[in-house]
Amino acid sequence: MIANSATEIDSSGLAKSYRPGDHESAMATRWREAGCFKANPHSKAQPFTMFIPPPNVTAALHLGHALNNTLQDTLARHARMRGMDVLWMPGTDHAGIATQTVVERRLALQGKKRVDFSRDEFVAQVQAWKDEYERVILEQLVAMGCSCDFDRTRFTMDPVCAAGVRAGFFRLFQDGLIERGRRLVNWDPKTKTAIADDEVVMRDVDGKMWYLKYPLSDGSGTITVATTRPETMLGDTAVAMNPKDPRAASLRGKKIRLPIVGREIPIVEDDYVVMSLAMGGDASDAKAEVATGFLKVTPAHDPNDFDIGRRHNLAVINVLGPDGAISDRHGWQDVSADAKAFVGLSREDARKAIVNWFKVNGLLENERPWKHAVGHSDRSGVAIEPWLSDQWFVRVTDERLRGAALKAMAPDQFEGVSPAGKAPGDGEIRFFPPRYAKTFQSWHESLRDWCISRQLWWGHRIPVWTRDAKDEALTQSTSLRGAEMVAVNSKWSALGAAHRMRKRDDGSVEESVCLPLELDHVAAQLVAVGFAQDQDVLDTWFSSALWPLSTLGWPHPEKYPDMKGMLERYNPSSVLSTARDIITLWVSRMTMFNRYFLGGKVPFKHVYIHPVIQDGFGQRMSKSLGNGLDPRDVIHSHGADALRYTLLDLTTDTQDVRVQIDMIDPESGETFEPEFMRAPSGHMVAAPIQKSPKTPSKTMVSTYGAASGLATPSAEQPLARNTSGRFDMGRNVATKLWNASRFALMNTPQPAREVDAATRPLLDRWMLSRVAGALARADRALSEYRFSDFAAAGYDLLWRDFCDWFLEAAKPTAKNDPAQQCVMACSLSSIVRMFHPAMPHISEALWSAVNKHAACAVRGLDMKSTDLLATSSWPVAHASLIDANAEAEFARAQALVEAIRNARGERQVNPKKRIKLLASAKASQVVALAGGVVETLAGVDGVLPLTHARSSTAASMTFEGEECWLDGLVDALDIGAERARLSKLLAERQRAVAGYKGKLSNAGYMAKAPPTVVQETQKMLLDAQAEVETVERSLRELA
RNA sequence: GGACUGUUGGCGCAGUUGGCUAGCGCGUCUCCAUGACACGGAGAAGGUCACUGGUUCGAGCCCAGUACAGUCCA
Repeated sequence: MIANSATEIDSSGLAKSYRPGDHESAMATRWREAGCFKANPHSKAQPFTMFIPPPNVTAALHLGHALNNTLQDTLARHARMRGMDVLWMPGTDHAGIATQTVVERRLALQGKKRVDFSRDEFVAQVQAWKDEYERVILEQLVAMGCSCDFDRTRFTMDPVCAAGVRAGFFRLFQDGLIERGRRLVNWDPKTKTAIADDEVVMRDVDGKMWYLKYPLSDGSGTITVATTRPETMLGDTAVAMNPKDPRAASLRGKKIRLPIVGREIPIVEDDYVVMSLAMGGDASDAKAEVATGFLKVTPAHDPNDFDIGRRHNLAVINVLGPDGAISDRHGWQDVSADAKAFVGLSREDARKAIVNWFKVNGLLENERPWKHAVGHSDRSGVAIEPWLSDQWFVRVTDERLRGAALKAMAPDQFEGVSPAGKAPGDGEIRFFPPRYAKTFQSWHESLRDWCISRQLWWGHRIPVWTRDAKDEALTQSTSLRGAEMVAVNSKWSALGAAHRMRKRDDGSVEESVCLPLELDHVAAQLVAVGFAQDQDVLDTWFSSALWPLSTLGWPHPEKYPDMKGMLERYNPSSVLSTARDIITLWVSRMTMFNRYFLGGKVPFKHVYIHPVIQDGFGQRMSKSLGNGLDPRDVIHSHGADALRYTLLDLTTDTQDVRVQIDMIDPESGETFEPEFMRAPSGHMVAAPIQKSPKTPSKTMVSTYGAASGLATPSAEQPLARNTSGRFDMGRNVATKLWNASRFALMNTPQPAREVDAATRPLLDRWMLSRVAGALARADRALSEYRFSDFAAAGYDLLWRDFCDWFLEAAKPTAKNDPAQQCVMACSLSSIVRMFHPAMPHISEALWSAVNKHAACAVRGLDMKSTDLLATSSWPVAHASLIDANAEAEFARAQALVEAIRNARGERQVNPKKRIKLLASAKASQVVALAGGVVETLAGVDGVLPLTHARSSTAASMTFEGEECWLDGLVDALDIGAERARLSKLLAERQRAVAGYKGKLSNAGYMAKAPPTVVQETQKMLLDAQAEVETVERSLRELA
């Protein structure tokens, strides 16, 4: 035989070993060709729906995606096998700012900027990037075995989703839940766009606290303000102090002459101001220690000051431009001659210049180091600027949105009195693990209005056309009082558009017309009369928030041929699986929108929050640390199923997942543990240059080296890829499953058609009971989203029960016992089915061989077969199959086998050596019950009564307190070793006896412990006492 | 600053209403190329369950406090 040993097919019908690469894409092709992941809206089966959290098209999927998609696919495949109509909706997210940023960065490498292109040209560039990564992402999903309904793949900016976004925006606009307003937003001066609260990351910064002296207008002295941002003083419009401050009375009504600017500003009293320690401030507040009790108030450049300004009707003077530099063109009118010098300076230069001015003029009282948290843009990394600008907001604080989200929570997960009523959808969302309900609740309780406009080019353009109002009558309208938008009856509203007006800060009036998609043709008419479409695009989360609606064709699914009835059938979905930090960004907003647009319907019943993947040091994986793992690399080195199984196994309820990073030597292909070092940021990273473990003269660049720019990969010094030994575990399980299947198939040439477990010997009854038990465990684990336990249920059944005990014990008997072959074939079929949700490729690759026994059946174990495992049934075991008696008896046999093996192992006896067992009464009983199993597994070729003559080299052992002997174990007994062993055992058993006696002589224990527990202890005592006697006798005989 | 989570053999983790000898994987040591599998089989060693106090007949588990670590939110 010349065939390749790995691919050679043996009597099992399977190749000798499983190589993932030989099967994975073939299985994916079979599934695709069979169309078995397609949802069927016309099916009578119960639907099971998940919407994939659409990955950003910025980059390929990372290990966190691999984890989440593995979990979802496991749920999907399990549900499908249980006969449900599964819709797993796939798709990708355009990820506005993130994608625009990566494309701009790439253009920058070519020395180009966004503004070098027209808007359309630039969007085309981003579109090309999106096309590339969307393809990569979808390929990755397929490679991982994800059973998404790929024919329905959506993209948040495709026409179907865009129609949903238009409809959602229009409806909210019309209902007054979207409005335009001049407010403080988080401004990113680098990308020059507003960003959402959750795109701001707080970082501790070593800054300074400056103490500036402000003179009183009446010349009666100065007061001192403490600030970390002196440059904003140009926009100060008040100084605030706490009304409880003892100095308040004497300063009340006085004014300040603002240095440099010369502006006269009031002293106001506000509870917000932290009092200095000297004036009775709260010592537990760290701020009190640095506070002076006087706060400069800059409403245009600080959110807290903005609120103070509102409370005291202060002017709002904006002294910064969109680039963060000092500017007199964005609302600052009273620019003094002195102040002119600062205009045009960057915020950093302005800070130095202002501090210097105060120093030179003797008004700088002090400066001291001060560490504080500063918001930074998640994308560009620069410090954000609270900046006053016209933006669009969703009024999520409205009861119709926020209130609806809170009411959606399951009442028992709500902290306090649940607001849920009897309305549709109320109380229907449940979190797993339950602690995340709290995150959801507290987010909504401290919600602020959501800024949805972004000054970007990549995204959904805001469908609003505006102009300065021209109609005198309207601009004089008394209803235009505050900044609120007021509905207008006009030719536009008569057409079905939403027409609004509002008064700007400067008193001019702005007209806005929002067009639904159906009225797009009206846009030209609007433009003709001076309207222009808003330049901004929507926050990417706006379209994400509509994902469960837009992917199903909302608001007009009937317009799309394959979507009729989808919305009613698949929304609410069954479960949303997502990451912790997405609860606020996405889960909340989907809940609000879905309920608002669909009459209270929730978008999902369950929310499962999966763990975060960290590296071996407990650090989050990130590109810049180079501590990430590319799922494609793991699939290449270990296989997709190994990746999936390992991730499932790691997914427990409480812990985040640690995956230590190893590296692959590009030279030898070998995996090794790299040298780590501490980066300037304090993180542990792989040193930029690594030595090849085989040939230390050869070096390579680590991913950290490349990411940090500390090393550049070259031909001589190539980039080394990351992997992790963690995934060996999954690979080993795959191999075991393959080999167990091969062996079982080789041993089932002629299985009986039908078997009743009750007629079978202990071994078979036990095995079937274990199958039934494992199924129950697996089903329960998945229903509670305990994925690790699900993985363990399969592992224990396959490896521990089926391989270690059943197959080993059945080796001598199976080939001549058709009934046992039936038990073996059906157990195998159950196991392969059970592994399918975790390891779809290998299980499917095994299926055609395993399923050749489809006609065999064990009564009480229901399984239906199709040509594909993916569409075959999940096994259902009747309660009758669980045989507690068989499990108890078999456990005794296992204990006896283990005792004998222990005796052999301790004496290093060759496994081939057959021995005789001189069995006690209990041991004989167990041997008889087990029907040959003990002999097979313990290497015993003769069981004799205890009274039978034994040789002088026989060794003693105890079983259930009784003495047994093993004869033929060794040629010569090592008396010393034997005595040491027995003495140790004796001491240990005597301790146990003492322990049990102590318990039983405790009056409290006897009176209060449940009788079964007491009985158990009594039995333990008797056994231990018997064993003590046995061991003592053995010791005596040894002498 | 707030919230959440964790601290169990060298490493990574289980431990479901408090009750037999605290489990699993990796690693370590011994034996084994036995026709499923060395990505394997058999056996062994290794744990004062972070610390302090409390509740209880009984605590890894419940309560209070302390220390350390991580995550999320301000």
